[in-house]
Amino acid sequence: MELTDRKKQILKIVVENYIHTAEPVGSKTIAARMERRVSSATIRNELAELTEMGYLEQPHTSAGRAPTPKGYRLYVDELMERQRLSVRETEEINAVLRTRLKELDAIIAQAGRAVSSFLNYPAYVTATGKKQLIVRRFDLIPVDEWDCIGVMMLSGNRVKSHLIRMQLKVDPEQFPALASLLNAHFTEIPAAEMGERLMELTEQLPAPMFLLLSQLIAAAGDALEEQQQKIITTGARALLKLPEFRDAEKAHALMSVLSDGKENLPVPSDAGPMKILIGPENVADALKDTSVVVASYDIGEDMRGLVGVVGPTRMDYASVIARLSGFADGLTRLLEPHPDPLKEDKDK
Amino acid sequence: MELTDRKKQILKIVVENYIHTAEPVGSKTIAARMERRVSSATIRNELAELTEMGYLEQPHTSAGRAPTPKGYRLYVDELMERQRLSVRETEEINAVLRTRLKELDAIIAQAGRAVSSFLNYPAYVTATGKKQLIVRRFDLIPVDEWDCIGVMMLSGNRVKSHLIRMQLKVDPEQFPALASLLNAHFTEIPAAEMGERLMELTEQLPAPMFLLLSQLIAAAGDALEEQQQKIITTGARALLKLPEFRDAEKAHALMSVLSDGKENLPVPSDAGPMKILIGPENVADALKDTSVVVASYDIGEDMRGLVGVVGPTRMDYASVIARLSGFADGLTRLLEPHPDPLKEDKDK
DNA sequence: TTTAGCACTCCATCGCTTCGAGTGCTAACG
DNA sequence: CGTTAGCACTCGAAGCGATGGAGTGCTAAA
Repeated sequence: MELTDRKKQILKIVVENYIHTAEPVGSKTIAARMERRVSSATIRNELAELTEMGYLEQPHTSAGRAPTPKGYRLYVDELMERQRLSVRETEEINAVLRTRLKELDAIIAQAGRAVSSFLNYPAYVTATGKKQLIVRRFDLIPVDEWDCIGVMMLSGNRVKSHLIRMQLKVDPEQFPALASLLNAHFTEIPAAEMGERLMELTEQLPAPMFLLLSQLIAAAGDALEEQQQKIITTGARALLKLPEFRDAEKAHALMSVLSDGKENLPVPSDAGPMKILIGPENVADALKDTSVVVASYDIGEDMRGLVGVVGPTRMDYASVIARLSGFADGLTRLLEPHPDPLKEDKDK
Repeated sequence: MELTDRKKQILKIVVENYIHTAEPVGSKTIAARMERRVSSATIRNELAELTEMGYLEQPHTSAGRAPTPKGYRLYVDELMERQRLSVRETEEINAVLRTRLKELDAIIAQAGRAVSSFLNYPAYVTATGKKQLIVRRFDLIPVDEWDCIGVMMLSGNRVKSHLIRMQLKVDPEQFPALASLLNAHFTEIPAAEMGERLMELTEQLPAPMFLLLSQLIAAAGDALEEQQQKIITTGARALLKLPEFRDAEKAHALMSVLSDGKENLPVPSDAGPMKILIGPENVADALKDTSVVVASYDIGEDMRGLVGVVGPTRMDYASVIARLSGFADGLTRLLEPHPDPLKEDKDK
């Protein structure tokens, strides 16, 4: 059954009030904020129906109403007025992002901090949403006969380097050969295919060479995987400012998710620039009474990352959505392959 | 004035009780725990004197006594029985540290997490306490005519790599020359001297070469500095379990220090394997009612790092000290240059 | 359908009392 | 003189009831 316009308006008022006060909203307050003047009694009737329909709930009989997750959902989907950022704010966001950092990881880490401090909620960022991370180029720098530094240049201007201790003694002269093997067969492919490629080479190489190569591939695979899954969280302490997390238990549980249980944070892979998960819509138990808003941004042509915030279900969705997509857009623009900020400087 | 043995014993009992209960200790409780049986009245007389001398305090007239920072100090310096770790615990610690990680940063970050979860206090770690970090070797990997990847191999098996965009177009052929210049003049010296060295080269080099070189040195300096000051914190949420941080304000303030105000964490540079800062002994305001215990460990021959924990003044010093120095010793052993765990495997 | 009116519910707050842990002091004791 | 028993006293924590107010649901009238 469709809701009448008035019911919707009432629901909207309840949500918006509750978002700011964190206290149940009463009929008088609502009446005062209605456009068409109606009495509180009328509102009460409407409230009773909305409650019955599951959009609102009462903490106890003689209290006002608070939205249920279903109520928030309707609000977010239909009632909320999408906020537009003021020019000033857009500029502020871009100013924060416009950074002298050149490496992707550093840029997005900083973006995460900025999001968190802008919105006053804990934030999380990833740098590989959809597409596979691939290696653009390998380099091996010999250190001594046992060790070398493996350097991988990844998609999205990322550089990963690792000290690798070889299983066999290696003549430093051999490293260039190994490196060119790596570059010839293992670049521009997703990590998952590396195993197959390696197999194809089994017979074409002398055994020791093959052993070394497979060790290097294993190391590369590890590094890629680590990079792939990396979720950076910041600003967990913002939780403590919120009345719903006064209870140390709750705050602790949520902070555990943010620091050790990052795999529970939603990382939607399906399309859409923005995803909102309200309360129980979250799969992870620990997030059942929080909401998560997460936006995706493009990294160059064929990769994408995520920026998300975690907050109470009564979070200020309109504001969060507007600012978060401001950040996502800013990042997308910043990471566009062509108009490189530094080159731009040059062109002038 | 020296304290009588009995006063010391009483002080010790008060501290140890308070550490575990976080509640003021009364005369009866103390009497029950005294070796030589005395009445609670006697204890009360002693307590009154100890209070007057500033070792104890009363939250209000009809409460028991709690130690003052001065009291804790005496306890730590004289009364505390140094705990020895059981063999089992030592092994546990070493098991946690015995890691397949090869890079220093990763090792100490993991050590930090382990310390925090062992002790249930927030922990922090650094990797460069005393000696300057120096570059062992530079490498430049050309990417295109504007970009290269700078790889620095640092003291302590550390590898730092960065994408660097050059200010001038560079013929890829030039990179080896630049790299050998770097290696010839800028390795094995502290970052502070790099500037001087650079100056010495002013006239010996063609201007564009010099420009590129100085850019590379600047980048290296930045990277070193960043590395130098890096303090990694973990486990801030452990605070929420402590009754003294039930107050969200306090917890928030301290968490701010742990995440954004790391420069306020004590990083003692003077000798001594362990340092204990009790309450107001901390310089930073935010730490005035917390205690910090910090131990140092050696990284190879001539560098050292720190492991520290932050907790309430009533922290369990004996336990923290024992475990923390267990970790510090473990790290020192792990990072000894010679008996390299991997090579050991080989030798058998 | 809306509204005024009213009885009712329930929480938050405040003040009051009670309880007990703990103190400080005094006087007696060895 | 140090130690101890005894006792009056203090003060916070916890429990209790009364009060007030915000908010409800229901009824009856417009």
